[in-house]
Amino acid sequence: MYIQIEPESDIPIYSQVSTQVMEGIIRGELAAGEVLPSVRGLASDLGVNMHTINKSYHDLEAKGVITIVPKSGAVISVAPLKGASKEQTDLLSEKLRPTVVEAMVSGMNDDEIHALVDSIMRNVREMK
Amino acid sequence: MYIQIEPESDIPIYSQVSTQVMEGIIRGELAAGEVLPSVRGLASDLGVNMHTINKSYHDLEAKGVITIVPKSGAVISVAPLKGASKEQTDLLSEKLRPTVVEAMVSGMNDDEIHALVDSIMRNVREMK
DNA sequence: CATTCTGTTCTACTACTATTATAACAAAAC
DNA sequence: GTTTTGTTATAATAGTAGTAGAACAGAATG
Repeated sequence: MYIQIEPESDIPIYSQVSTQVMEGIIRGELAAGEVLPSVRGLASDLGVNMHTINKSYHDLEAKGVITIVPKSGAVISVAPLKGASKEQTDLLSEKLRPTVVEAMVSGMNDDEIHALVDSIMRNVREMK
Repeated sequence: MYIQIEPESDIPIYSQVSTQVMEGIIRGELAAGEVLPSVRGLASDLGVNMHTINKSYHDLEAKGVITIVPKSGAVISVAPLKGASKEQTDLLSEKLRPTVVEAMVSGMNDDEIHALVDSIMRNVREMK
C-alpha cells in the first residue's frame, strides 16, 4: 500500500490521503481487518503533520470505510460496503453536479462524460 | 433565467452561482450574446455581496463560458463550446476522482455510478 | 448633457478551513 | 518498563469565502 500526495494540488492533503486509502481498498490491496499505518507513521512518511492524517482517518471513519481503535490503530472496516444509501447517493450527486455541469457546458456529450468516468474507474482499479 | 442558492450548502455560494449559469446555458435558457444581470443586481436579488457574484463571473470567464465587458456587463460567450481540451479533461478528471472513488468504495457498481451521472445530466437538462 | 449604471479597485473585517508545531495524557501493545 | 497509539490541548500561520463601504472611470441611457 503506497500513498503519496501532491502538495501543490488544489485538493486538500487530508482528502488526497482519504481518496488513496479508498483506492487501495477498491484494488484489493487493503482488506477488511487490515491495519493502517499510525497517524504518526504515515505523517512522517508523507512529510506532513500528524493532525492532517488524523483528519483523514476521521473522514474515512465518518464514511464507514475504517474503524479507529483508540490507542491501538485504524483498521479497515469489517463488512464490505454493500452499496450506497439514499442519503449517500444524494450527497455524492451534490458533489458531482458542479463538475458534471462544467463538463457538459464545455461541450462534452454524454458518451464523452461517461468515458471520462469510466477512465477514472479503470485507472483506480489498475493503478499500482 | 432563475438563479437561487442554498446558503447552508458546503458548496461555496460563488460556485453555486457559476454552476447555475452553466446549467441555464445547457438548457438553452441562456444563449450566446445574451447579457447576464449586473453583479450588483444579482447580488441584491440573491441577498449576497457584490464581490461574491463578481468572483463567480470571473470564474465563468476563466472557463470561457462568459465574457465580461468592463462597465457594460457580462455576456454569454459567442462561440458554443466545442468540447473539452486535454487540459480541461484532465482537470475535470482530477475534480471527479475523489467522488467517483468514494462512490466505488461505498459499494456502488459501474452501472450504478453511470446511472447517477446520467440522472445528474438529465436533471440539469430538465430542470425548470 | 446629466444621470445612472457598469465592472473594477481599494481597504477592512470576520469566520472558517487546512495545516502546522509542540506538549502531554491514558492506555494498549510489546 | 518502555514504546507506541489515538487523543486532547494550545497556539499559530496562511488561505479561502464572504462581507461591508467607498470610490473610480467610463459606458449606457434618458
